[in-house]
Amino acid sequence: MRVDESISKYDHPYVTVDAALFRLGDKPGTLDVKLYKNKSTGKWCLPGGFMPVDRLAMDVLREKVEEKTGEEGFYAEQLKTYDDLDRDGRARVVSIAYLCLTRDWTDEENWWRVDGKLLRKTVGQGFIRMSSLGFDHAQIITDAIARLGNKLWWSDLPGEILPYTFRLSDAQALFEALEGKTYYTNFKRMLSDRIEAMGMDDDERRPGRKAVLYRWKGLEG
Amino acid sequence: MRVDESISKYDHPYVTVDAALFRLGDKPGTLDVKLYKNKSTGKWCLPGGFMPVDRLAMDVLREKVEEKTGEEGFYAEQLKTYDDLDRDGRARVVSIAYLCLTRDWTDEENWWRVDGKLLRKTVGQGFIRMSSLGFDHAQIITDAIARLGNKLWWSDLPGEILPYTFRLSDAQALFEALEGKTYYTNFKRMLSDRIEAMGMDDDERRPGRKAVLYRWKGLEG
DNA sequence: GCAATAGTGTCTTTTAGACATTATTTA
DNA sequence: TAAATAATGTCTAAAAGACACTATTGC
Repeated sequence: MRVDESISKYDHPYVTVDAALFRLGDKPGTLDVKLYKNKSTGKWCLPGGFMPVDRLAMDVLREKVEEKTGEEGFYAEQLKTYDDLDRDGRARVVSIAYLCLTRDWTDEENWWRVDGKLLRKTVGQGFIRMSSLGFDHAQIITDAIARLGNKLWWSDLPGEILPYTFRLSDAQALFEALEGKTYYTNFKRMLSDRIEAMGMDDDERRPGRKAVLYRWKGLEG
Repeated sequence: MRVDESISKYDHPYVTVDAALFRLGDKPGTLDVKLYKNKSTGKWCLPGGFMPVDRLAMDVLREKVEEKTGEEGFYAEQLKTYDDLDRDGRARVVSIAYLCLTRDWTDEENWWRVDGKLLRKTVGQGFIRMSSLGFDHAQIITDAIARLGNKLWWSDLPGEILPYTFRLSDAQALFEALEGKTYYTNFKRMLSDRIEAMGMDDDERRPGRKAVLYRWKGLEG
């Protein structure tokens, strides 16, 4: 693209995109976040990368996440743009962060359970502190989880992270964990307009009465 | 700032900030937006400008708005980052847009009443279409108004745009216009926790019973 | 009094909170 | 039948919707 002379004199910041990509953890109400290890700094980071002049941020995001983690087809919405002066030691870098969700559980690499200020490896042993992440990515994760919690009742975000069919108790655990409150058994009543029954669970490993499976209404896919 | 060689090869987008700055219109429930006329294109635009490498976006925003419109001391929060490929014909420009509010009414220049798809001059005659604005600024204004409407009940945004003391009917007109609904006389009951009485109105030009004046609770300033 | 605006009271409807009870299912 | 999980019913409390009615004020 031709750059007009009137603006070409500006020394301008770099622009990156970063993905805070979550899936449900295997414990009810927990979240896993996808990280990758930065080769230069050795720190764990959110997947993302630099934005060229001829691509949309959302497209670059998907490409970089797939390149660095193999994940694709996930849900993504813009979260916030981070512009602290010293967030990247190499240069001034402004990052457009995205809240991303997936219900895909086929991939097992580099997922970390979010547990307060700790991140625990979902495969094998090991944990790291949130504060040890690169750049301001700990802050982005915190903000992304807060956004998810705020939009549970006003969006289809729950449907993007829950499996295609799910037990009510799993949905309830997610809501209760993110909102820090208890819905007793009123949860079904409050969610009833947004889900529909899809058959019975047949998981032999779970004790007790079998649960009805639901699907989230009004999803595109 | 030193730029690391590993990233210095990237041809990167320019970054701008744009302010969608609103005040209450003089008709209850209306909003005025501040524009300025771009000297190169002749189009009306939101105030804003290019972001240098050594400044925070919020600081640049305030400086540019003051430089182009004289407004200062207003409330500002990040709205969204706009990155369409062709939003600026001169080059690839990514813009961090802010929702801004003021209760200042001393300045009279270049305010435009938002009236559906039209913008009407608040001083003198004349109107323009939203779609005639420069860049994607019509979209930014639309998004900013939607954000304001969505956060009325969950934030102190109303207190940032209402005068320090206001009549209940003015607050109600704002809420009803932005939400497209009617609160009958239940409005005071629903807002009662967030406002407190501050005396009586003494506007001689208004007919009918004098109103109680309220102030918004919990503002910093 | 009348027009115009401000404010209160109250009845109804809806939603949410709390929890007791019932229903399955496997060991 | 005991333990574990799932689901329903119901009572209460709080919030929202609708609207009749009362209160001021200036002309």
